[in-house]
Amino acid sequence: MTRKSGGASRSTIRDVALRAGVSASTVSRVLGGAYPVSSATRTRVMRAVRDLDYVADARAKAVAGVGTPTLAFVLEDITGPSFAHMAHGVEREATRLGHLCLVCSTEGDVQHELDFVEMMRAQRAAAVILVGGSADTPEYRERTRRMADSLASAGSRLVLCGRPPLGPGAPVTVIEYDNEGGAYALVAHVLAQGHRRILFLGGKPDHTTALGRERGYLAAHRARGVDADPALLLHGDFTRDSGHRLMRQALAAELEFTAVVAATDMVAAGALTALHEAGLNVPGDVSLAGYDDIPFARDLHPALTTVHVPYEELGRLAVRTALGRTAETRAEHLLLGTHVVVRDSVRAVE
Amino acid sequence: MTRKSGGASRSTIRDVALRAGVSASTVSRVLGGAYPVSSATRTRVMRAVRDLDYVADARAKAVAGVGTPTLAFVLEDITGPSFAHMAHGVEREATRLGHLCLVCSTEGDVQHELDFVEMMRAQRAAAVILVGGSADTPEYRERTRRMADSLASAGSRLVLCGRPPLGPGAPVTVIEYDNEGGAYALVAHVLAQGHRRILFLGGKPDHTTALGRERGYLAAHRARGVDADPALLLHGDFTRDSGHRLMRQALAAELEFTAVVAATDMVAAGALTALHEAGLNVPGDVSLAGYDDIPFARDLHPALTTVHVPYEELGRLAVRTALGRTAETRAEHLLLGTHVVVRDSVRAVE
DNA sequence: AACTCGATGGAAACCGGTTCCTGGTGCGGT
DNA sequence: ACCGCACCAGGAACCGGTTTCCATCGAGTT
Repeated sequence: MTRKSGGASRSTIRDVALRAGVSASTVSRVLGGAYPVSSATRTRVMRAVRDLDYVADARAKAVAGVGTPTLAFVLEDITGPSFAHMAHGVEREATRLGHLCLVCSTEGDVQHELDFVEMMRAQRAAAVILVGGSADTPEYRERTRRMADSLASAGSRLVLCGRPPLGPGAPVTVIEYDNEGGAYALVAHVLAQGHRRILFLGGKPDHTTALGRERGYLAAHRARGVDADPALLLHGDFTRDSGHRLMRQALAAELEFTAVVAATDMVAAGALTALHEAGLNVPGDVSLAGYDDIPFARDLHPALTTVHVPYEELGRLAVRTALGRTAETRAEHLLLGTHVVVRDSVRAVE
Repeated sequence: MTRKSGGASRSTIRDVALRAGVSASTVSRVLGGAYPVSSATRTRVMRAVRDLDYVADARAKAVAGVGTPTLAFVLEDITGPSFAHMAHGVEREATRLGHLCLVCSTEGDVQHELDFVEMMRAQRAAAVILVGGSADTPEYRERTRRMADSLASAGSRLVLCGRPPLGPGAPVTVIEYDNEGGAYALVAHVLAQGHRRILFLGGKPDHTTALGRERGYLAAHRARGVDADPALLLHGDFTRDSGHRLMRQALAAELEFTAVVAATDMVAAGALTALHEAGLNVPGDVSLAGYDDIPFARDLHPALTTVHVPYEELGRLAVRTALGRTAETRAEHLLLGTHVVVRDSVRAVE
């Protein structure tokens, strides 16, 4: 039963001061906490604050040097399940620590990414977290390195989350998960089931995540003394549609294989549908495995054998280490482990 | 080949002015654009800016009344596919319009939501978008109404995206999709295939999204002159696990039905797995339909018949209308249409 | 009754920008 | 040679807060 004049006039600290009959400094002190203010004054001020429904302008506080710095994360597309889980981890941990989160989808556009990082520098963000793999080209390193320096000089920190590390000395924190190790374990599992010709549905040829998984695939073959036929290594991207298309092509080309390992669960999902469409039974006719362990993997039919990646934990860790470090701290590189989740989509060859 | 003293000392406009041998106002003008500055001065300033790698503090600009207001969206869990798509739409449209996006997951915690909205008020956000259904209780209306007033008085706007509208007169924009209409069309389709006993795997009993879909289910029955058996209406939540559990319970209770309609695709996915586990064939033994048309629906086996909801468009629209309106504009209520996507999981009863 | 001291609260400077107001300079016109 | 007018740049006020510094007041002490 007061206020709300209808006009959109956010009230300032001076309005509150006026109404309470004190100075702005006093209002600030009452709200700020640690300063002796008589209880009578405090009451009057608090009443004025309530009456006016006053909230201090966070931006003004930020300029004055108090207030919580925000934190930003940049990803390709929040719609991808693994990205979403990282984002969730980042967001949860950040708010737990009392930070606000800015988010940006780049849609894979490098310029967009650059622009966004520049904006974050302007926002004086505490840290910028880049999530998701990328092509590991010299150009990438150069560009990212520049971002890192630029952010560091502005007092904030760059974190690469599941992204290729830069050379030594760059002011970045890198949190990765073990793509090669996971793929190695998964392919070793498939090989142990007696499969010898395993189709690999990979990602973009220079994408580090894809590359790591491909390396694991090859390493597992070598370790078992099995020759990996290069013709069985296909490249696409990490979408469901890519898996679908690649699988159809492989079928049309009459490639010989008894098992399929997809670079991601999404790719596996598309491949599975293509196999079904071709009248093939999984795992009866051909075995299939994915990577990422997205929640849906359980509901594919058959339930997908895959590699679990602690995406959410990855995000949390990124935030924690980013905020724990200052610009002076040395670069850091953390590698999280993964493990194979055995379900029903891989069967021993008879 | 300059700068980067190593120290984390973001440079101010005065540093630039000093280095360029001009006043701060001049620097501001050079950067600001529309003001006559001699080209010699401009060059000197630009050079200083480059040397120092200077970026104006966005927060300071915001305080001064220039700069881009940010925009916030609040959801339960970014991990849910439909939420993720709305978020994506919001983010895309916002950045297209040059706004930054703050994000917050509430995990369904009301207090968390309240706190976040308060922070947004402090940030002087241009708009706060609440996405995702909710229980439509008097307490909800009261609380949300208060948020709306509070934001409006601070000059920003509340947008409800897929959330129950408040009473008339509240300063909110509501963008919804037609749950009842979609469910009506879907269930009508299933009934048209000859099914007469359709199990409904619903959500929380007071959740508006769930409720709307349930109403559509009932309305379709009425329209066809079919009695809907109340025993076939089950309640859970919108998770995959809920669908799995509910389906097992229905099977264990030996409920009679020839088709299942799930309140969301996630629920349908869980239900499908439960059906498979019970040795039932879909759609041979029992038909199944979902709701939301998440990308994965195509990769379930059989491909899921479902209702397409334009989630991304919903998010975009939310942003557009939120930013188009000022606090004085009257409340607004938009309702987006949906359509049934027929795939393979529903078959005519023989 | 004068004196000291702690408790309060106001004025002013500052944070990092923008913008209004004002004034110096160089140029062309007569 | 003088006048006036653009043109350009500096000073100062402002945005909405915080914080330092200082003045005042009342109480307790001798």
